Amino acid sequence: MILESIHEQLTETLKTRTLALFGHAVDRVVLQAPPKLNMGDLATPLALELAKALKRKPRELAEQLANGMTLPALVESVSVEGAGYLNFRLDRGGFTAAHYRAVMAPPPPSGERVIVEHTNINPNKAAHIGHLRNSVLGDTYVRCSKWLGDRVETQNYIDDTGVQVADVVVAFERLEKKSLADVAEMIETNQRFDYVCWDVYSKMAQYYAEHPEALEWRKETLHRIENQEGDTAQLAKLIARAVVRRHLETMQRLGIRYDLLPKESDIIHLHFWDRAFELLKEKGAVVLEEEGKHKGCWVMKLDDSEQFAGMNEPDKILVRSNGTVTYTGKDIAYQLWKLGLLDRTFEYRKFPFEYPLWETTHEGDGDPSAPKFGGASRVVNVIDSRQAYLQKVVKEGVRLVAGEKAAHASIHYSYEMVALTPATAKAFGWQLSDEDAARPCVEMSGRKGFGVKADDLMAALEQKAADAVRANAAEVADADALGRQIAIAALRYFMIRFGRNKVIAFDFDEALRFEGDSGPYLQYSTVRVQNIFRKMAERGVDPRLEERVVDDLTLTQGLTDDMWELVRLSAELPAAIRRAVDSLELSIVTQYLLDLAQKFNSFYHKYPILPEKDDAERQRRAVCAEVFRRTMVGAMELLGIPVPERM
RNA sequence: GUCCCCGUAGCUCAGUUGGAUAGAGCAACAGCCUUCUAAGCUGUGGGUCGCAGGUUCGAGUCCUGCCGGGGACGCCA
Repeated sequence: MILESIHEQLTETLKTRTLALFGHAVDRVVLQAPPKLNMGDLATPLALELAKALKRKPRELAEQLANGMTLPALVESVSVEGAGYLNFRLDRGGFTAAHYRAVMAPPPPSGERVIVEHTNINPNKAAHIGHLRNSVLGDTYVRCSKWLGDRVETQNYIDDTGVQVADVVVAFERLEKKSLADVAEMIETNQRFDYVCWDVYSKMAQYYAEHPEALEWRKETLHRIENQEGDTAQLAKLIARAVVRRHLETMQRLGIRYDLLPKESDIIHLHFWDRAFELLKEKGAVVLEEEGKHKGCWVMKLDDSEQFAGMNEPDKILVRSNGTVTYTGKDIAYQLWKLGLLDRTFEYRKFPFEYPLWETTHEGDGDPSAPKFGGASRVVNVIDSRQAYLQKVVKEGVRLVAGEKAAHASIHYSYEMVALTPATAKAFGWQLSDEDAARPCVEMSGRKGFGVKADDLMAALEQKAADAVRANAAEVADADALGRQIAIAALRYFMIRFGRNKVIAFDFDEALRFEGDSGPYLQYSTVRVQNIFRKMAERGVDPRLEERVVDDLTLTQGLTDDMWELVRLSAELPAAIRRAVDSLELSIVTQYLLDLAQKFNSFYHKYPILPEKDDAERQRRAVCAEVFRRTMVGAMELLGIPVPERM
């Protein structure tokens, strides 16, 4: 926070000075760390920008700005360098002491209510690694947003009425010849019911391909589910709930949790769409097509909207000619509810699980003590980029009903998919066509049963990590428990280290790497720094870290460039988190932490603390190490990565 | 056909809403464990930033056009 405050003060000073000296108003001042440490700690190219507008030499302007400028506290000096940069140097000792007292102190509450929706896996099969990218991005975003002071509600939308669930029902009833009781029994006894569904689902897809007439089964089944008829409807419910439970368990392994499971069946039965439909009609956002190929459909006209220009089919059907609503229509209704713009809501009941969790209900069994969900001022939907078009339509629907502000609050957190390299696909024993084998990567497909399951990847990571633990440190009591912690680090880090617009070509060996640019590297660095203080305590060496004592330090004289860089970088973390959340680019945080950990490890080798005899020097080093430790402990929490005792 | 994303070192990726000499990891090579844990550290080599124009004090970053790769555009969800 201390660095942000300096930024603000410098920006303000420079703005007023520019106005006073040159009669020129600037709306933004760029402040960055210069490329080299000897150039100072903060720099602005302000004079270079002004040179153009004022038609004067940049260095001359810089000199004028610098001369007699009042500097904020902890800013030691200003100088003109290079082509006309203004470079500021901080009071290293004073800054370090001030930062030390407030490392990772979170900002005050923002007052903003945020809904983040992520995961959203169809409850008809096991989660695969593509779903993991979604969940990890969503969960990390939630953690960062909360840290920034937002009140965040995490939702995992369950599509329990769609074709995909119906297909598994058809498969169990028609292909597997299983009764409701048989499936219930299976769920009871099989630890991996989602794996069973994975196979059954792809078997069904194959069967449809070979016997198109079987699609009639799907139609009947969907109908019966919708009308809540007999065992079929019961079976759908049973399967969906069992698979959801499995997904929750998989995500829980990674420390990913939810507050609410909104179900599509409840949105339907509570007639959210009917209300949204009225609103859309009131605003003239939908029209009934009287002729043409969309005759009888209610359509959202998008052809005169700029962002949909040139589309093959810019109009979006929301209500089919048979009167049923499309997915997009339901999504608009749901989105309006999230924004508190639909005068209709759910009831909630507890979803029995390992932590407090709620689900929606329409059966009149709502729990009056349930929290108030919905009504957010910002709604972030984590959905892969393949649905960008549909999300744009939803946003447009919100705009037409509720205006620009509501549309602006509807954020599609778009990210690219996870695909498999042909090598990985082959390693898993899948046959690829010649065409696919020549591609850089191959898309996964639940329908084909083609993909790496999340739990399988986790198991492989845990296994490898546990082996490494046993090889490295024989004295560790529970290598498996430690392996699980390391696996979480490896996986979560892997899922956010890439820019969100980059397709991840999943490579097993790369994901299993624990060195360098990886989660375990961050863990190891943190464990390392904790070790220092543990060892010092064991041997009775005083690190002299009490704030009262640190205040009195002669930090200024003794802080080397290496130490100072570590401290300064640590102070930049809050800004990095802010930038990551604002831009939905969480890789900024991993990138930053890698840099920080590298600086620390270098420091670690260069400046031993425990054996240092000089009290003042030992204290300086310990303060730097402690700054790093506090930074990492806070940051690892934001990434959802546990910090083990030892590694 | 239209739109979106990607193209930076051998490979995988960063590059802070235009700023100073383009950086990491992996791989390769050469070193460092009697020391707070070597899942680590130090050093070396490695680049026409896809191509061609343009905008300006300044372009990997912005604009236009091409080339290559991926995705989307359904009365599916």
